[in-house]
Amino acid sequence: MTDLTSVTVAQSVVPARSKGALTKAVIVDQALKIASHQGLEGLTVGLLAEALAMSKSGVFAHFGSREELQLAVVREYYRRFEAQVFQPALQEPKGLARLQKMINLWMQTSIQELSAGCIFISGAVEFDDRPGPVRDELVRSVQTWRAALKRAIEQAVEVGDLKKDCAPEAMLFQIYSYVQGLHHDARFLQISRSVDIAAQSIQQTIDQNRSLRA
Amino acid sequence: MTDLTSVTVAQSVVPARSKGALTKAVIVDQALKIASHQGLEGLTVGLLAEALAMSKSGVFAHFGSREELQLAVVREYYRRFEAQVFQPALQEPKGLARLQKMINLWMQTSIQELSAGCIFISGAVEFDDRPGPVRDELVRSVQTWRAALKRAIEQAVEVGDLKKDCAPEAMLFQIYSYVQGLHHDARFLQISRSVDIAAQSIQQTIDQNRSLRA
DNA sequence: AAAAAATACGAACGATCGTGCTATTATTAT
DNA sequence: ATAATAATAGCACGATCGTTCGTATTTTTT
Repeated sequence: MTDLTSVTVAQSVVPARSKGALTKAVIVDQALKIASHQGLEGLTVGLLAEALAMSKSGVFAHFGSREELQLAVVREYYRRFEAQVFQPALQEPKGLARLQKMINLWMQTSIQELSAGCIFISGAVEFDDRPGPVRDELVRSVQTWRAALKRAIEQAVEVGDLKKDCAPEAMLFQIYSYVQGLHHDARFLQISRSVDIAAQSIQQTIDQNRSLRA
Repeated sequence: MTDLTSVTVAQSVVPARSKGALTKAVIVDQALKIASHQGLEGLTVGLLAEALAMSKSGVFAHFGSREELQLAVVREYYRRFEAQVFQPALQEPKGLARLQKMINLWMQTSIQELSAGCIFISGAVEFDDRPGPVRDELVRSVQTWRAALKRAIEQAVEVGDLKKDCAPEAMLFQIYSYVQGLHHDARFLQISRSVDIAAQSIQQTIDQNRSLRA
């Protein structure tokens, strides 16, 4: 296989120590790429091994089961999402600024990965009727992100940036729906201007709920 | 297998003549149910045969390939969608009444099938990265439905029910996104009140674009 | 450097996938 | 009723699935 020591794994928090952990990170990184295109259900051990120029059993040994491989992918995707979208936004002060930052980073990430696909969105469809640990992990991840978004909305109300009678749940629903809509229109229908329409729709929702004072 | 003459196939336009056509309708009906839960990719010949108490080859012979089976499912789903949502709405006069009727029937159908799932939505995610005839048929179906919706919006503008400066594309994006959001929140996140939130959001979009005169 | 432990490979397993073939039914047409 | 036709079953194929196991190799520890 490729020289592991020269491979840089995106977003690895701490340089992996043992060779095993390093290889595992490389495997998960590749698995993430495959899952983004073929979905978590389309992620297969054989395919993954081939992409890595490794043996099936060699790849498999790192996880013990396919389900653990899928879980590792979901956890890694969440980790990156948190690092790219959630945490940077916390530097902004509570209120509309932070909310806007979260949404902007989210949109930015979404647009970047439009050619691949968000596994929170594809996973939601793949596992909405498939109980088990993978579904649970996906739900947990999505709910955590949505809770963070909702909290940011509520704080924007408290601070006075958004109207007192603004319904955070409705706002959350609308914004999250628009990102899904963007994913759908851009990837499936290949409508290129959907990025602008989505951004404009999100801004519209925010403006409707913005408090009148400066 | 079950006595075919006693099986009523939902929505069959004309009573099937030959036994073969009748059986095929029963098979497609069952395939539709499976695809609603497991997705078009999860629809397998063996599973379908087992559900029908038929042999794999007996089922297979009706289609000649798995792809043709998937195509038959997509076409049947579109046929039913057209019969339940699109055509009844044409009885309403052009304008907001017809648009509202289309949306209401759509929502009604969506809510009914929340326990199963819309294959236009799940198919969009499954095939957004998988070129081929099935993807093409899915895109065609969805585009037809969206074109009908957009046309209804434009007519509502012409008639004077909606504002002159209303952007039909943006309205379409928002409404379609909300139905996706409903699908996501109800099926994946199991948020029961998402039906109300979705309906309210759709109404909000319509109201924002409604012309001011009576 | 030697011993211990971790890691990767190769081969094989049972299961299931889509898909042919052949024979045997069941349905239609004469 | 008989002949022609269509529909279904049974069996087997190559491929791929996830998974196990024994062995060879590498890495780490002593």
